[in-house]
Amino acid sequence: MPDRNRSRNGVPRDATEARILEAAGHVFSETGFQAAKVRDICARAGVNLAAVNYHFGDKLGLYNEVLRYAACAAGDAANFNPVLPGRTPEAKLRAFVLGLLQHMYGEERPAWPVRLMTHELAQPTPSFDGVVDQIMRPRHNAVRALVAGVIGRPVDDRQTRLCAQSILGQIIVYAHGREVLKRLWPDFQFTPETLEEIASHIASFSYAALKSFARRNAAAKPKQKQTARQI
Amino acid sequence: MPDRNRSRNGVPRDATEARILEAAGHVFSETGFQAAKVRDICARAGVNLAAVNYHFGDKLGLYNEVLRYAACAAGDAANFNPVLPGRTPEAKLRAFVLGLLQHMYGEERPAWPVRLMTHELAQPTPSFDGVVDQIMRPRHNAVRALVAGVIGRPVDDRQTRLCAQSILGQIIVYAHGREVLKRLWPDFQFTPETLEEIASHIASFSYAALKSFARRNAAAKPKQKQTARQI
DNA sequence: GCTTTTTTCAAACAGACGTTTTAAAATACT
DNA sequence: AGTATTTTAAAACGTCTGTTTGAAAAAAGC
Repeated sequence: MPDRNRSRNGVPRDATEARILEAAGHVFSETGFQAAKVRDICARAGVNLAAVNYHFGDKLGLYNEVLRYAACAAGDAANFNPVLPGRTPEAKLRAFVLGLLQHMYGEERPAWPVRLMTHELAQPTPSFDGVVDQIMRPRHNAVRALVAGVIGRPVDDRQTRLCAQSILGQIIVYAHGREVLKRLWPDFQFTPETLEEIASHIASFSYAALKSFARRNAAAKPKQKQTARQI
Repeated sequence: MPDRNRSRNGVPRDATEARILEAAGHVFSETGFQAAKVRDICARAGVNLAAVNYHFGDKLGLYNEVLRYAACAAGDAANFNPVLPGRTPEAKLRAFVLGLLQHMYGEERPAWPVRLMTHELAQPTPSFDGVVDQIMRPRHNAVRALVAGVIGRPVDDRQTRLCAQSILGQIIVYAHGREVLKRLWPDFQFTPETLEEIASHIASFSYAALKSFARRNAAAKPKQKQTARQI
């Protein structure tokens, strides 16, 4: 029996565990946790059926490890830099959007973590809370901070949150609406150039909207700075 | 054996089928097709285990009927009016967004069809093509037509499509990102007033962006109409 | 080199699940 | 009312699936 006291945090301890994690990522992302079959995972990994229970305890233990593995692959909070490059707010916004798109659809990036998240959204497992805290919350906060700066509202203001929702929605529609996109826009393909194009579009689309909100807010509630705008 | 030649199109033929469809909608939407158990459906419907196979052939036959049932409940292409009320484009946009939000989160509307779609997005069944054609394509076309009119581009132009993606993404994030929203914005709740608020936000956010694009397009490629805009 | 520990393997187990069967009950038809 | 048809009911069947078992193989420790 392997040492289960030592936490893995998604990092495989030997070649066998690495092959199982990799295979499990694919299989879980195709069918979700419940419908995934341990036999399929083992066959894909080229290991014995009992290997999953031996190394990970049970199917759920393996799944949790896969989630952490995916979190590392997708870039966790540790290596996520909320200080975005770019001078102007629009450039920062574009850098943020492009970073997220490349995380999800970058060329050398495996495609299965995104599909795994789609399943989690449809039917969250108890591990989903950790995923949200580790992966999504820092990004969400970064967007809100950026939005708040542009429209001149607090980060937890209602308008700020709605704008953050709008920006993030434009991004995740390419992930979670992928199957719809394939059918309604068959010619569309994910290439590095396409990602740049989408990022530019979302950034300029959103920044124009934010600026419009900023003007409206300034006109509705003029403070010292805004009343002095004629100088 | 019931008459299977006569198509149901999602409409139950008697009380038993109605109860099964209703129960199946809930169960399928909770766990997805594969993980859903026929025994759970029958228990919830209060019918015998064999009733599913008797009335719907097998589990997949029931699922297809549930999808059609959900399509009717969510409003199919027949009763969807692409001619949106409202005089200005922004008012039309708001009406469209609000209609979609109310379809998904209206008070007397059952919540399970949306969850069912989330599972289909994660793992499409063969029936998904029909759902896209019947439910999503007309809406997508309506948005593109509206966008095209505002930004002055053809309906199948690339910028038009990207803008349509942006608008639809803002809407579906409230459906498919619901589990994330619950965790990142716990105070948020779906009420009729909230739906109105979101619709107004998305409409003004998007319309500001579209107008910005329209101005840029007009400046980059001035035609007769645009050059005569000073009159 | 031998023992001890860890890992792999084939086989089987036990429960769950979709489906079928067979018969009883209910309904429709004449 | 009596027959034919449709619907419901209980039980069982066969398969699938997560997990366990016990022994063999491999690796580690001394």
